Amino acid sequence: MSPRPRFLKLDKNRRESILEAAGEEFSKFGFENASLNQIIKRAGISKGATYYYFDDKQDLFMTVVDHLMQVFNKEDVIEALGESGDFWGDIEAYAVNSFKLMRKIPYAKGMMRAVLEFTRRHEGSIVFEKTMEIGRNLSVKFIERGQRLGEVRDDLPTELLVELMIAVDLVLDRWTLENQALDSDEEIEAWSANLVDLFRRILEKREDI
Amino acid sequence: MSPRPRFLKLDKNRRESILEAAGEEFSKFGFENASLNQIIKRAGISKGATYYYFDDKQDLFMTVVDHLMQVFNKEDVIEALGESGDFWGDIEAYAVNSFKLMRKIPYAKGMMRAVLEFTRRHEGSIVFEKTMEIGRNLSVKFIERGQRLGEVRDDLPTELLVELMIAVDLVLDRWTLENQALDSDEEIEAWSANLVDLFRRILEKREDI
Amino acid sequence: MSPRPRFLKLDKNRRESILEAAGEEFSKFGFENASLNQIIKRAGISKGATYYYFDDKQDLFMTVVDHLMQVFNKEDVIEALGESGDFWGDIEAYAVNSFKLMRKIPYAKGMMRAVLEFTRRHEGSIVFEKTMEIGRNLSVKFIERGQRLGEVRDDLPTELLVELMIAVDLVLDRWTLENQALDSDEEIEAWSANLVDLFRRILEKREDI
Amino acid sequence: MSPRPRFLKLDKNRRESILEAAGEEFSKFGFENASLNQIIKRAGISKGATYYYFDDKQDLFMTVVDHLMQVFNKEDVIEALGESGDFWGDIEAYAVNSFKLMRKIPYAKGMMRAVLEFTRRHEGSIVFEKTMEIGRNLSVKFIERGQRLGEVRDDLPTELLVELMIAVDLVLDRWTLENQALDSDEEIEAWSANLVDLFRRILEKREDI
DNA sequence: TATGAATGAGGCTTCATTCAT
DNA sequence: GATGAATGAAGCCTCATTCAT
Repeated sequence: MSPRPRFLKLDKNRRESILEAAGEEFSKFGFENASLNQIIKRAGISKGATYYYFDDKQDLFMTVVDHLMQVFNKEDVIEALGESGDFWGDIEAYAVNSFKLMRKIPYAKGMMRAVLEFTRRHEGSIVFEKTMEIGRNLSVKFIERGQRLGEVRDDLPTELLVELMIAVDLVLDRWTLENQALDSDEEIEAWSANLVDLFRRILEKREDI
Repeated sequence: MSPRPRFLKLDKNRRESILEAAGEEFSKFGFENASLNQIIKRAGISKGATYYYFDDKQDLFMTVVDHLMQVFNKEDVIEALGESGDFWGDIEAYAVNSFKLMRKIPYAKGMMRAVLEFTRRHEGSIVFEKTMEIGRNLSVKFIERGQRLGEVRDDLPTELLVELMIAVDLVLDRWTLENQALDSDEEIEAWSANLVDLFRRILEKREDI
Repeated sequence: MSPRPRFLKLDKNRRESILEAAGEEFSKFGFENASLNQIIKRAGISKGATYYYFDDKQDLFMTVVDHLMQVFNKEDVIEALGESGDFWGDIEAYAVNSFKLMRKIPYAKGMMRAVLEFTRRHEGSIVFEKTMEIGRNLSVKFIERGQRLGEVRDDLPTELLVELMIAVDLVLDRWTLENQALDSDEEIEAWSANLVDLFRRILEKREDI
Repeated sequence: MSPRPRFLKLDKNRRESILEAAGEEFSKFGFENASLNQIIKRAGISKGATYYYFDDKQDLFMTVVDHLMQVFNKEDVIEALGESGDFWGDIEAYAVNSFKLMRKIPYAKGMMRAVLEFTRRHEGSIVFEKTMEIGRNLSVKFIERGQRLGEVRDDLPTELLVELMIAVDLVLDRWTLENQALDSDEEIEAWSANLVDLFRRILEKREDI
């Protein structure tokens, strides 16, 4: 009895204003502390409608996540990575893309943190199993590609490398957000370069250590 | 009129069981989502007693933080860093220490995240100003020492480097915790080496990039 | 975002039973000591509903006051006072009216005391500024009219005369209430005469003293 | 098991500081809203001691009332009233006395209000029956004396006249308190004259109305 | 005699969720 | 399809009171 079919039939504007209101609230306060009442008020949607479109708070949360997954649609990007033979160059392209989308959907990274927090809290739960798995597999595949190309270290568990990337990404993210460092395309490229440099420092295979 | 004197007079067992119950709850759920009722239930104290020992939820939170600050007492460790001339070696000593304490107080790093989240949410508030300043100054001084020794990069803001270190530390922390990787002293040393390696990769000055 | 529109849409019976329950509780115990739980229990509404209709305890209190203000609607009465040239006669008409309303809403004068107490306790607050100002201005204008007509003394501060009137009014009020002295119209008129006599004794200009 | 014997054995300073702290709190907030914790804190007395000296909050309240009754010790004053043949003149002497004591014990009238409020709320209770009866009898006897002298009206119930006097007294009291009108002996006499005038207006027998 | 630690009922308020319409 | 009124559990906190010492 998933509500998504009902939600998808909605007018696009209405749909997006709901997703945006929810995304911002979840992003700011995390899942548990987000107030459904606030979301409803900001989205201009009725209480009944909310429970007509969504099973419950968690379902709304998941819908926002799914929406972001589709927008970012990293699959394509990743699939292409490494095919040019310039692994780190491709990563930079990905990073630039990521920062640009960030400017369009400011609550995206906040949501990412919220999801991580949620899965941590509800470890028994399987609601995000699929979603997390996708994200995780994506990253894992990505790293394994780098390893096959001989660029990425293999002395640490791949999962750990993934978590390190996520953490570093979030730090740079918040940093640029709080210092409003992404106003121009030049800045985006500069910070993308910084991010790639950090990825490289963390991931690359080194003989000397 | 602070309640801590009253709390400090408590039997040590009782005191620690309260701190532990609170620490675990705050660690898992963060300040806002932590439930006082849960803490009370687990600690086996009455509601009234809680407010006899502490002014309010925030005071309990701060008491847990203070307690950890005392236990970790990093000041001494950091002060010694870099004086041997072997900057990275000293860091390793610090990392070993940190991991060892982690095994004793598993909720410590969760508390760290909770404090970071709290200060982010209550930016105007000054309650943790001193605590945060200590931590931040410590890290900043630590990095600047490395820069003076010519070991640490200076192309990124020092504050950003600090946040990167914290983030990476937390990731390794959780990783070792969840994978129960710190059962023996050998493991602790191995993981400390990994942490130091990551710090080095992120921080060290490199000409080639 | 005031909840009153929601409250006003309620069925009249339900609305009045809520106002009555609240009015009686506030009247008996004053604002601070009134128990919301008691009000809820007597009114037969749920806790959630209360906070659906009203922002908080104070909003409920204010709603009761507003309701009374509308019912008494003294403005018209006072405006007419003194225009007939028979100042004391007009006052009697007003007093009769007041007593009649009292029989319908027994908690009215208790509410009056509660409001006075509230404003005294929350002197900085402006919530009742308008309400109090209306009442005060009304009384002040009323007394000044009498002074212009040469009927009312001017050797004491007008504000003090107002407070004396209020106090005397409340005493007679409680007295008639507790002695159930207002069962017939004759009694109402008799007590109104007593009230006017007291007003006259206190207010009238006398040369001999 | 009344605690008063125990309390009376206390050092006078200690006893009075307790009574003063309690008097001020009860005076400001009334019986129910007064915080025992506040009283204890201000009086510098321990919690246990409080319940050693007094049965409970109500007993403390009663003790303060009793103390005031003794200090004011109106009996003597009243007994003397009317014996000089100058009824209203004697009242003035009483009023002057009353105002002077007011300056010494500022919480006295607040306590009076608190007691009135208390008896109103706990009508079934008999705790203040004796105290109230004393006060009431005093006033009743006082008025009846005036009636015997042919000075005081007898067209209203004596009890009602008493309540009117109390109310008017309280109004002038608060007025002088809030306007700090009692700094000099001249002011005390002037306001006493005003109070007597009001008593006279309310009480005196008049043929013309 | 005297202490202060400990209690638990009750205070106001917020919240996700349900259901009659 | 859609609404918003209504619910009650849970949130944090204060209080008068008790009791072991």
